[in-house]
Amino acid sequence: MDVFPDSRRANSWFDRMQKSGYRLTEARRAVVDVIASSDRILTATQVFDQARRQCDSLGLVTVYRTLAKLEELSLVERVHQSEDCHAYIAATPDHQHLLICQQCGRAQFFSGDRLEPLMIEVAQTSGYHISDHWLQLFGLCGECQ
Amino acid sequence: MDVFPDSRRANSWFDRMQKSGYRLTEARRAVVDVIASSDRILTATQVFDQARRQCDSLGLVTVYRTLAKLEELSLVERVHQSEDCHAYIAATPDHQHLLICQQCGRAQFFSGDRLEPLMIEVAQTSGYHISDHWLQLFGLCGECQ
DNA sequence: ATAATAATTGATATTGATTTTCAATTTCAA
DNA sequence: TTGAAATTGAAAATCAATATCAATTATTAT
Repeated sequence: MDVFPDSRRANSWFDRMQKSGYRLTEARRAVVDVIASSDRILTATQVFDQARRQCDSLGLVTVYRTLAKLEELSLVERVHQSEDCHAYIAATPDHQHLLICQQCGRAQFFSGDRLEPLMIEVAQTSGYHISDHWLQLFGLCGECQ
Repeated sequence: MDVFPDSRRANSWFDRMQKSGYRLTEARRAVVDVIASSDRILTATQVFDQARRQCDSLGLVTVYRTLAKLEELSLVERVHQSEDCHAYIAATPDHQHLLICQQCGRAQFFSGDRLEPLMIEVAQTSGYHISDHWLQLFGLCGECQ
């Protein structure tokens, strides 16, 4: 896994946002800091609670708005689970898959699925044109076992 | 794919529900008929609209309640997509994976993923205990291309 | 630095999906 | 056929997410 010092990631996100024409505000700084440095999936409300410690005027609305912008820039991605659907996590540059701890939400990406042959086979037998796929693994992380 | 005459599937679901102590009502019959015979994923509202043709006193609440019971009996399963998260489809007895048309929602199950080796590898390198996995393919069905 | 302007903010109201409550109705077993 | 218990749908409540809007703030040009 890519080891990326937290503050460096937050700063690089800030650069990206600035280059995209977004202004750099206290509220956004707080939201970005929280998600950029978290190794767990977080709901909007969880981001709000944590970011509020850094910016106590922060509103939940701004969390949603900032998350939407970060998602648009492919810096964070939405994470789905059986229930509790809309959580977020810092994205990887390449398209990788998630391994999620069902207890604490700690998540990490992995790659190396060998799905191409299966996808070709399924495309042939089904007649579908396949354009996307989802793979996620669930379980318990080392600390939660 | 398993070819299962629609009304037979609906009837077998009804048997299952009865054996589980649920009463057989007009409203449930309508909801069950709709999902049991659909080859597309359906939201609660879509089920409601279609089932209402068969039972015009039907309330949306009963749709939710019946879906919850069918899910509890593993007869239907919840389907997740990028947006529009909670749709439903008739489940397969064994744990298979879904191929979904992003245009019309037509879906079919497939099996034969060779994920075991990957899961073992990821478990080893991550230290997670992996207990579950999700695999879904998205694209366009023959009719929607 | 300062002022102008355009983006951003948070409070509030609104939406839409789902759940809860509850009195009336319906199923099923006796 | 009858009565108890489950089920129903309407209405109210909840919850996450979005839209509105006047006040604030970051940036640009001066």
